[in-house]
Amino acid sequence: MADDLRRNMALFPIGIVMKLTDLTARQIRYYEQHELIVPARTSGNQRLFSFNDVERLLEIKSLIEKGVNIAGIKQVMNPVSKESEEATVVSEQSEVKRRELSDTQLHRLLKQQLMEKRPGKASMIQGQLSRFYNKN
DNA sequence: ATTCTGACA
DNA sequence: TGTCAGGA
Repeated sequence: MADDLRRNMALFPIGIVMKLTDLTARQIRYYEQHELIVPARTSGNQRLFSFNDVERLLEIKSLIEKGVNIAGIKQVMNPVSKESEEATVVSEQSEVKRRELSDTQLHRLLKQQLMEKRPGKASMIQGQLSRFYNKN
């Protein structure tokens, strides 16, 4: 359990994260603007990512590929409370619950989006149901 | 050599 | 999202 201490320590610069996640610096910075990730900064204002940040980015990437946009991801993903170090204090159970909840929320969100889908207006979810079922 | 922010022919 | 500028 002193594990996430390591998972949360800021280690790599954006360049490495780009290779690790196959995301562009543009995307990574964009997701940060939308508070999907909160990487640490060096004294020189350079971003430093932790393993947790990379994991989140991979999750985000996965959702993006499923056709979920930022708005949808914000609702499905656990907001980065305090500094990811906070989540470190919660029990392993709540960790599991959060995942289950996320899935439920995704399902609800998808249904919700499909319903209120009005012509002309861009929907939050662009993918179809099929995409949702063969997830991960 | 890398990364950062802001902006858009 | 890509990409270029101008600075650190």
